[in-house]
Amino acid sequence: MVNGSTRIRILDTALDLFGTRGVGTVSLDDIADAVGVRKQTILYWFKSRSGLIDAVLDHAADELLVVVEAAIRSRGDEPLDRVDAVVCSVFRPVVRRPALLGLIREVTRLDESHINHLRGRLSAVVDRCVSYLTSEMEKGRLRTCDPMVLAGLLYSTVSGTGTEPIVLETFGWEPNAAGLRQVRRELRGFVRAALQPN
Amino acid sequence: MVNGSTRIRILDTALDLFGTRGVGTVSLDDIADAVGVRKQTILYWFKSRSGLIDAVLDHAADELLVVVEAAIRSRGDEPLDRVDAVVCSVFRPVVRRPALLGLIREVTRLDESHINHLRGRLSAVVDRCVSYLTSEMEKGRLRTCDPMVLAGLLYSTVSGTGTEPIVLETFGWEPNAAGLRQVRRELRGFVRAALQPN
DNA sequence: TCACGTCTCTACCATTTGGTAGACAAATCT
DNA sequence: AGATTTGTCTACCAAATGGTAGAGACGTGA
Repeated sequence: MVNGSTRIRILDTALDLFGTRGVGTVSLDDIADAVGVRKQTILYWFKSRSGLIDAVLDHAADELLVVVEAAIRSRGDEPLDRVDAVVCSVFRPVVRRPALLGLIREVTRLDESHINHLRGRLSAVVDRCVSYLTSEMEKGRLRTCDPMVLAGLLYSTVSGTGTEPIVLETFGWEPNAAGLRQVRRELRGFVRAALQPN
Repeated sequence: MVNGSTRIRILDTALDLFGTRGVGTVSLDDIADAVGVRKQTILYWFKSRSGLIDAVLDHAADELLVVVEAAIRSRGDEPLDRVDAVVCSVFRPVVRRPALLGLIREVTRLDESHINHLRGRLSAVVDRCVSYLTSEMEKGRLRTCDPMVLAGLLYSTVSGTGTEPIVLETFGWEPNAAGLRQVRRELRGFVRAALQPN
C-alpha cells in the first residue's frame, strides 16, 4: 500500500457522511462522489461495505481515543476538574468534527458485529473511566452513586448535547460560535453540579 | 375512512421499525412484511414514503405529548419533584415502547421538512418547559443557569439514557427489569443533583 | 525493454427501492 | 339488482444499490 492518501480520504469522507446522515442512509456512491472517485475504488480499498464500516469505526475510535486519553492524564488531582477536562475534550470534536460523535452514537443502529467491533476498541477507556469514578466515590470526592450507570449518563449528556444541535435549536438555541461556547459552559456546569459530593 | 385498523397497524409497526432501526434503513417492504400486507397497501393509506414518515412522527408526538402533559400537571409545587415526574414520564416509554424515543431522536437524521413538521408538534410543550424552568430559577428554587440550554441538556440525558441501552451495556450494565429500575433511579438522582439550587 | 505490482477506471449484474396502473372482491348506497 | 366506493391485491417500472470482472494507466525493479 504505497499510496495511502486515497484510502484515508475515503475514510475521512465516509466518517463525515456516516456521522452526519447515519450509516444506513449513505451509499457507496454517495461516498465515492464526495471523494471524487468511483465506487469501485472504494471496493478496491475495502473488501465490502461492511468492511468499510468497521474501518471507519476504527478511524473514529482512534480519533476519539487520542483526545480523551490526553484529557484523562492532563489535569490535576481534583476529580471534578478531571471529569471537566474529559467533558471538554469530548466536546471539542463537536466543533471541529461534528460527525465524530454522531458516528459513535450510531452504534445503536448497527448490527451486532459492528457493535462488538467498536466495543473492543473503546472498552479500555470505558473501563478506566468507570474504575476512576469508583475510586473517587469511595474517597467521597464525588457524589456517591452507581459509577457504571453514571458513566453512561455522562456519555449520554455530552454526546447528546453535541450530536443534537437540532434539538437545541428547537429549544430556541442559536447555532453559532457564541452559542456553542454557551452550550459548553452550561454543559460543564450541569455535569459539575450533578457530580458534586453531598 | 371506515376501516382505520390497517392504517393504525401500519403506523404502529412503522413507528417501531423507524425507532429501532432508524428511518433511513427501513423500506416500505420491511414495514409491509411486518404488518402482513403488501407495500401497495401502505401507499394506498399514505401518499408516499415521506407522507408516512410525517404521519408516524405525528403518531409518536401524540403518544409522547399525552404522557408528558399528564406528568407536568401531576405533582405538587416543588420544582425538583415536578421535573422528576416529567423525567419518569419520559422514561416510561423506554420500557413500554422503546422505539418511541428512538424515533424522536431520529430528528437529526431527517430532512428539513420532517424536522419542521415534528417541531411544530412539540413546540408547545417545549416552550412550556423552558418558561417553567425560567420562572423557578427566578424564584431561586432551581440552580440558576440558561433555562433553554438546560432543557436541551435534560432532554439529551433522558433520551440518551433511554435510547442507548447498548452504550450502557458497554459500560457493564445488564439489560433486564432490575437493571432498568436501577438506571431510572440513577437518572433521577443525577438530574436532581444537577438542578439543586446552590 | 519487459514483466509485474499498484491503482483507478468502464462495463455489467442481480436485487431492492419507491412508485404507478389497474384488476378484483366486498361492502355500501340507490 | 345495479352502480359506486373502499380496500387490498398483482403486475410492472425506472432508478439506485452492493458487488464482480477485467481493462488500462502508471511506476518500479530486473
